[in-house]
Amino acid sequence: MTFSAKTEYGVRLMVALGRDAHDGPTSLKAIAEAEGLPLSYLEHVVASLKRAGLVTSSRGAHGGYRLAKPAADVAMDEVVLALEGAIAPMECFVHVPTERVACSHQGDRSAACSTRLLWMRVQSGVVRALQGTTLAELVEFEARQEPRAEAQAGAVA
Amino acid sequence: MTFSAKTEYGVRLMVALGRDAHDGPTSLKAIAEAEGLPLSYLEHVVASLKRAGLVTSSRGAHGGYRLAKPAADVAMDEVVLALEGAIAPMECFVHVPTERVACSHQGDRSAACSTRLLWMRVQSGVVRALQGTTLAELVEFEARQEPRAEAQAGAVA
DNA sequence: TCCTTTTCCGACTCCGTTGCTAGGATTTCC
DNA sequence: GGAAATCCTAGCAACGGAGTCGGAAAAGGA
Repeated sequence: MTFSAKTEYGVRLMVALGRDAHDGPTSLKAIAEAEGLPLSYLEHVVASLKRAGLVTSSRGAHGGYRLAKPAADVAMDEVVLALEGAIAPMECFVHVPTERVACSHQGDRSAACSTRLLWMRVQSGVVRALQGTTLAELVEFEARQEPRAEAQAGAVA
Repeated sequence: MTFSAKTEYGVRLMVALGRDAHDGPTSLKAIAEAEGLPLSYLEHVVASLKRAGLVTSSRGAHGGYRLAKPAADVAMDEVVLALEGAIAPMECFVHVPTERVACSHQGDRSAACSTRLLWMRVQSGVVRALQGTTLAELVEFEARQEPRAEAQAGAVA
């Protein structure tokens, strides 16, 4: 039940944008090099983020991407949703908006499969964790880690 | 980030065993037919559950499977862990026992990737949801749904 | 003693998704 | 005009997930 690499990359990308929020737009190339991620794949990732309205872009030389709103206003469930397509622990949850619970195993015999209660709880646990975390927190978290990494470089390995 | 079908099947299987707890052992064949699941695949599923000590088996004619302990004592995180192999939202969490947080992106440059905070929270959200649900609850939940399904069969579709 | 029912075990196949690359078109700045 | 960037579409290779198959071993019953 791991999230995809795409989601991981996307979150890293958003954090990078949050870090450089004051400067002009940041190019994908810069982010790819800094984070050690494949540029051509990042293009796909950032496309999802843009479609969801989380980042804005400017084309041409000196172009790049920017956060669409301040990092403190970005809840991580928006980000993960945009990247993952859906936040559902089970297939049958995918097409369910909110309360209209429909399990694909319905109609067979029972009105609801016995596992529904479990997946509902898991889903709400995940969503609550994501909603309760802002992009700003992650940016700050990273900033607090970085200095140590430079100070005791190689000491941990 | 959906759970695998194997996990879904395994949970259904456990619920079925919980339902028949008073009788003798239940054969896989019976469960497969009742739940509409492929028997040959269920064999793999139940093998994981047995390896984890969640079910016991008796071979030969009139053999089958039984819960290793009362349904009320089975927390669902044990079950999902046995089936899924690990409860980790990201690859790099897999080999981490509990507190010894190690991200595979470590050693590259930063002491911890910026996304760690997020995945930690998600993981704990999932684990808490699973730990807080017992197999007995699911059995009971199913029992409460079943009668309605028989009463108004086809009315919902 | 043999037959049936079951668990048990390993190998094998099929298929969809994931992660990634390639190539080009378009926009913008110098 | 050229360099630097976003944008768009197609394609591909590999991996894992879901499921099948065949057979061995154990246990009960006639």
